[in-house]
Amino acid sequence: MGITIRDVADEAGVSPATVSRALRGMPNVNAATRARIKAAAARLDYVASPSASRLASGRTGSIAVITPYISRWYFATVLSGVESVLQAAGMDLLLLGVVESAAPSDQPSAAQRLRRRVDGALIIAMPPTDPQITEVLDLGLPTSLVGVTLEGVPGVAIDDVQAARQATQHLVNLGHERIGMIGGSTVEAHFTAETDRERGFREVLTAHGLDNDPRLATHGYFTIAGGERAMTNLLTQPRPPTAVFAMSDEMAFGALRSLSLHGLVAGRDVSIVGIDGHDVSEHLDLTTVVQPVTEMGSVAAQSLLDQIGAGTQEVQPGIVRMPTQLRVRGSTGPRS
Amino acid sequence: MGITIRDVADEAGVSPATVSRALRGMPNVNAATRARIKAAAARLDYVASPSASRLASGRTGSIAVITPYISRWYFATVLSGVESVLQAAGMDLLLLGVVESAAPSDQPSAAQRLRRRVDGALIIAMPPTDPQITEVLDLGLPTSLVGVTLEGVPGVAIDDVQAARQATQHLVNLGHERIGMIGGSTVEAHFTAETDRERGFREVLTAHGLDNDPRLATHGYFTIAGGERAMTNLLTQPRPPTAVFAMSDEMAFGALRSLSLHGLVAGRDVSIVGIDGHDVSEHLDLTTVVQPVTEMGSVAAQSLLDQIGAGTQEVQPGIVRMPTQLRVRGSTGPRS
DNA sequence: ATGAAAGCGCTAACAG
DNA sequence: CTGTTAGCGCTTTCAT
Repeated sequence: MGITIRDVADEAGVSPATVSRALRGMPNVNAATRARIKAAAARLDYVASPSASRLASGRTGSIAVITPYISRWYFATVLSGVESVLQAAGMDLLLLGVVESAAPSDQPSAAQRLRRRVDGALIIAMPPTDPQITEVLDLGLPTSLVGVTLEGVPGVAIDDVQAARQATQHLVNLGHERIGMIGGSTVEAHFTAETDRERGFREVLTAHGLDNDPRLATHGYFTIAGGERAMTNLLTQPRPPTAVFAMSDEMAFGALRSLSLHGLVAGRDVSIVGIDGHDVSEHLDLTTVVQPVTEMGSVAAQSLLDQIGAGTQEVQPGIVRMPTQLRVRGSTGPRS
Repeated sequence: MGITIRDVADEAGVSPATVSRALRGMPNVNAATRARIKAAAARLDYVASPSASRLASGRTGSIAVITPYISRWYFATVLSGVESVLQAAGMDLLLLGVVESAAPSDQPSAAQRLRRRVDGALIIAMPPTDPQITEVLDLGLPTSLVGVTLEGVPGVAIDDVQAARQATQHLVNLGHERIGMIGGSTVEAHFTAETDRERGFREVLTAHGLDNDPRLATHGYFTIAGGERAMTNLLTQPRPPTAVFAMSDEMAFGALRSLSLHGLVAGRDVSIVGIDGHDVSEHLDLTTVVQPVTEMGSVAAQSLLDQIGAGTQEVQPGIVRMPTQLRVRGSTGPRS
């Protein structure tokens, strides 16, 4: 089938073991020998068989990325951060899409698909109570989470309470007193980001003695269309809010759309603020709380590599909180 | 380390060979024996070691997806289509980001990273002349392209000439006579989609005896910011166009933004049409030529699986052209 | 239909 | 620093 380590060994006049050591950069190899082996390998255009070395070494050299959505902005952006780090580390990235809280199907579960196949797993923003997640965690593999936090599992996330506070405080500072919220979903499993953001929102309202009218809390399911519906809902109420906090930029996009359909101008008639720092937000002139999404992916990937490399050294990974930053644009303005 | 096929064989009272046959669904196994083996495997919670079976069989059971961008809408959307098909087929998806026409670095090239590692490769929308692509093709692996076409290589794409015609004809039908274009990049390597779209655009202009003023052809580099700059360029010319064809939705988003910054209203003062069917386009009310991006990924993945499964049967894959559809929205309107 | 035996190509002790 | 010797866990002829 191909050139084997045996061929290289013969070509260089050494044993396969030495070739193995030399090519993997192990310490105990004579410099001259190593050079000769490298030359031989290059001459023969040799590439080691991953299957063979995995089998022999017990390491797979690959890590799985598990995500409920591949094409949505947040997930794709995290993924790109992860990919660059893994690529630089020479690790294979196995992409695994999962359906959120899928009904138990005959298809093998995500966890089953990982067994004996990867050295670690990175999970992007799934509700921590999802059975798919717990099943993966039960595998005992080094694992890292992004955008969710779970006691005892290393991960990287923003301070969601704080991010929501930044957004809401901004609206309050502009003089708004009747402030609506577009959240995710009522039904979906306890998703830390969502509950935390709602808490931050309410904290600021309460701190300023503002209206906590439950009718002002709507749900946009983290989609553009959902955000539009939620905003329309808010606008058609007897006493609509003068400002709205959306838990994601995509929902905020929908809200902006609803506004313009109703002949209203964002930042003048109604203020809208989101969370994310989505590429499109700049061009929609949306005020938002920016989170470093690509970097979160990189950091999580690096943490995973550290865990794997650590071996017995027991690195203490913990949960990394990344900073967020309010970016003020035209979609928010003083209460008219 | 784990349960091996030997353990299952002992548990079921058969030989490892029979376990292997039974579990992989090979024909020549007694039904009762197979059932007993499956039960034993389930009892022991056995999962075959991929490394071992890959080494023994010579098949890797994985395919690589090579893409220059991971988080951009088009690429992420193709990827999700690919992923669902591969997952259903039980194939591993190895994600490989590459830098377009990267300067030769010391890092192993994309092609090197594939050798002995995958059964096939799927390449998303890279210029076909990019050395990275040709190097992969030279590997002789089953390969499938998405969004680019290359003589002799199976792939799936839209008819870019036709898509551009649809968009441009729509503008002409609305009475526009001075029509601008926002293309990709002048410098970048001969990218089929780009040259084809420009051809379709010019064909329609010529067919109607319209102005082919070279100053009306600008470049937005397929980004939002680039589209905005290009549109601003067009608007500040002595005789600006009354309608603009953008080669991608993201560039069209930038164009819309430029318009509103100049106090102009899309669809009334200037018409804008894009190509893509980006999620956000609906909510920006952008007229666009929709391409079935997710499906293109699925089809390409399926074609790749067919090639691999075909063995010696020599399936004739060829290039699949997917249909595009003009979706008229508010960003285009009759010449004022 | 099942078993025995021989690898697949590499790594990892263990000697030397 | 280098070679020898065993496997890693599975698949695959080839017998039976």
